[in-house]
Amino acid sequence: MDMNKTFTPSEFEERIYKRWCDKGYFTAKADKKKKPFTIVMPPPNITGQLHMGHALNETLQDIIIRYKRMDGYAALWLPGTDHASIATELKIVEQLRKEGLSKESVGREAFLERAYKWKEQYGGRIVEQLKRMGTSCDWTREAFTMDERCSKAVREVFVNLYEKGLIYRGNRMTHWCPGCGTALSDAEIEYEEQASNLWHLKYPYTDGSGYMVVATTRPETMLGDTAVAVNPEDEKYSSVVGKMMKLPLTDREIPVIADEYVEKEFGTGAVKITPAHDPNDFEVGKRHKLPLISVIDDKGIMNENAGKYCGMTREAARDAIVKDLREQGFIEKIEPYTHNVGVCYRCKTVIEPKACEQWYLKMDELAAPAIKVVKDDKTKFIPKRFEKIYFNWMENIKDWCISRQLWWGHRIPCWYCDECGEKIVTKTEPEKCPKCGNKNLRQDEDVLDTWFSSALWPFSTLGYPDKTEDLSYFYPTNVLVTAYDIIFFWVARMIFSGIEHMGETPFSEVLIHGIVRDAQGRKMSKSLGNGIDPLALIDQYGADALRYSLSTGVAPGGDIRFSDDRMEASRNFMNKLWNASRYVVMNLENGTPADIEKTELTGADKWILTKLQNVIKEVRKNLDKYEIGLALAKLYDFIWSDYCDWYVELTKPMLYSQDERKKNGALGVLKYVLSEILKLIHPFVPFITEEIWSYLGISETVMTEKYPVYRKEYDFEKEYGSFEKVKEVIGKIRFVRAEMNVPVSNKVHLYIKTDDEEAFKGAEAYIEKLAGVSETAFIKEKSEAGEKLCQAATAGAELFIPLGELVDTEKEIARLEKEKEKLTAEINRSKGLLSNKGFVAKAPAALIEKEREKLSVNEELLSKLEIRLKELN
RNA sequence: GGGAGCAUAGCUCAGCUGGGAGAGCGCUUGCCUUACAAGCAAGAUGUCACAGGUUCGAGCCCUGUUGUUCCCACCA
Repeated sequence: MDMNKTFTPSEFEERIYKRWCDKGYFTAKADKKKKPFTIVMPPPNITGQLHMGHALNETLQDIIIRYKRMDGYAALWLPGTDHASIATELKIVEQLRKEGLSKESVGREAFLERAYKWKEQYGGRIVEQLKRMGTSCDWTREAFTMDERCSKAVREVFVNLYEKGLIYRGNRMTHWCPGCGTALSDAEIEYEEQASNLWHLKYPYTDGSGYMVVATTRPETMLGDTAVAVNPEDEKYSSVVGKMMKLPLTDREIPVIADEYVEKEFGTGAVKITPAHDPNDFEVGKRHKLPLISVIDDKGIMNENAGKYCGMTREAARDAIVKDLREQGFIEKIEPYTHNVGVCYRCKTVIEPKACEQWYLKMDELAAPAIKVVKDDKTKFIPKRFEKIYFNWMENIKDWCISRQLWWGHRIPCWYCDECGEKIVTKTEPEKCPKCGNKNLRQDEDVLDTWFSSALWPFSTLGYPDKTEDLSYFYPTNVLVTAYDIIFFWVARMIFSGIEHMGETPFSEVLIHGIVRDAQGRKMSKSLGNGIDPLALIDQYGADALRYSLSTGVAPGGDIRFSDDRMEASRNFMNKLWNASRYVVMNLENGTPADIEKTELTGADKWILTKLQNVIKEVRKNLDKYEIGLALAKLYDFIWSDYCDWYVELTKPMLYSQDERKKNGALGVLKYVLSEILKLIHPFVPFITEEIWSYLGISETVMTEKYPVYRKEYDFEKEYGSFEKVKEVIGKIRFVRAEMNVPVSNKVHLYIKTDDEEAFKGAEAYIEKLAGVSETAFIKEKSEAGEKLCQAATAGAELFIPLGELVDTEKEIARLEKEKEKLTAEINRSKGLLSNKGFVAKAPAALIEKEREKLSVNEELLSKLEIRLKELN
């Protein structure tokens, strides 16, 4: 069973994932002996396909949950999908359209049948894609926002809120999407800047005394005007308030009214009032009891009140009306004007404000405690700055329009009795009207906003309203991981829902991450076609490389700019880890690793073990603060620079020696440190670590190993320091060789002059192997090293390398001069600092001591260097 | 109009509570050294946007300026 020469993830990822599932490693148990750690997955839409946003989100959650699971928690990561009311309905409508059918023509029942069928067919697609990322969620608890459990929770919550008077029906201005044919909440509107015009229209007075100019961005709504308003303080219009004017293109007469809503300075200071098609005008209309004349229907088509324009789209009517107004002399001027236009977040159709009856959730009572839990740190946002965004939204929140004129979703549990007019809101379908006994009841046609059920996700998925074991053990959850773009849609609503229905905030922390951008820094989008398919990346580089790319060097809340370079660097790191492991595994075949508890550790062993303890401490500290990018950077550095570049090389003289004790000792430490590395980095790159683990023969899976803990007995402060000196010697020799152009194959002799022979005795083999030295000798006097030398000094030793004809005196002098310059600068810096009275008086003692040591070491190095320079000259 | 973020090596970005500027990619030089050329060794490159301030000491804290990105609100 040999390891491949290169990392080939496609050979093991699928097999490993299947085994994890079969073994039930992801299944959480409500274990009283353990502490729970819960994450609920933001449910992807059933219409969705895995994109980079999901990939990032899932990676972060999986890192956290795997870490907690290994660290001894009863770790539950609860997955599921969202029915995505509007998105799914649009898919079905589109499907029908292709068959020449429509929603209306097939009817509600047949439509829903299709929708369920569609869900069966495609709803699981995203789930299968998630699995390829290596996500360790508990699939036995997989939920769906429209499954029985979640639906029960929705009805429970709706009825409770209704009975408390927090849900009500109201007639007011709503955002209407003519494309989707439904009302939308404030959060579902996006604003886009559009270049348009400001049309200045002339409205003539009926008494023939001229005309008034009004400015508008929507000339097509003029057919629904029922007044023109001016500011009451505006002197230039004071004489005309109360006068009547003739509305162009119609035979209606409308009054001039005064209202403070009008700003004197803007436009002409006069505003046409269209109460049926503008929220502000609607308010003005209410104050002045103006009639509502609607001229645009639910599909965005001009209606019968629009006269000859009836049947035109809004856009066509605008052109036609402007043309007619111009021909009849009612246009004074047209000036270019850019303004923000509200569009539907799903279909991007321009929103049409519409006055109609909808269901609302009263927000002020719910918002107050939701603000408080965050203020009191019961729920913390990471990074903290997102709390401001949250507060700003919560503090200015308006009632939430929760009804949608759609069919795919949770139907509102309200029935009407047409006999007596009774309204029945109840969890189960009533058989008859409780008031008059009428059995012919009619259920409300509308469904609930998708986000209404998503808001219940942290507890509906755990069994609410039933008092299940899961619910009491796993709720409240620990951390919610999500991108910043759904704080309003989802996070905020889960918080107030959790408090209201469970009496407790749903999660103690909210880890916010950014979005994944393309190599140019643009948002990935369908329309730009710049999206990167995570599945293709997995095929090419492996899931671990993708996960690594998404989690390294990323600060919380920050966006990621994604490129192929990134993937390649990640894949290379995976390959590095793979090959270092391969080295260990290959050598395990030729020897028996010693038990490191019992073996005599070498300086190199103590050095790497100390480094390991340090990285364990650091990584844990970072992970506990969700500093995932930092933790990973430290692991990268430890694995590549310390373990591979140094320690693995240092073991070679041991492994290739004939001394079995040395060999087994090195093998033992090599294997031990590798096993710790695999555990440490497993949460980040689960597949490769599991595959390598299987070659070590320690246990059946790394997934359930205890996450490494710092061990004092392997932290060798003193030996670490002396081994650093050995490393310095090796570094110096390599430097000299490079400067003198002596290739590694050309072995050299080395003479060391030192007062501290102990630090280097025993390290000769390391120096010889790593610096290309054939023989090492300790000397008392320089003369013992002979002629034609290259010389270098480290903190503890002077090094002499006889290079014979290779020594280029001029080059050597230049090199030493350069070094002298550096040293002098360093010495001056130290001296400056130490002669600063403020520094000596106020800086921490340890820092001052460190500085003094540095100074003396550097001064010693400099004096040696000067002697050498004198000799050469 | 309100708010937030960002500005550090050629590029993309880290830099935790203030204590001698880092990584990856790229670049230069030399190496197929029996884990790895998806590699090894050595190296070069920074007025940490600008201007003030606090401090013995500022990439980090405070104030202002400029540029840039985003969020919220939205007056026809």
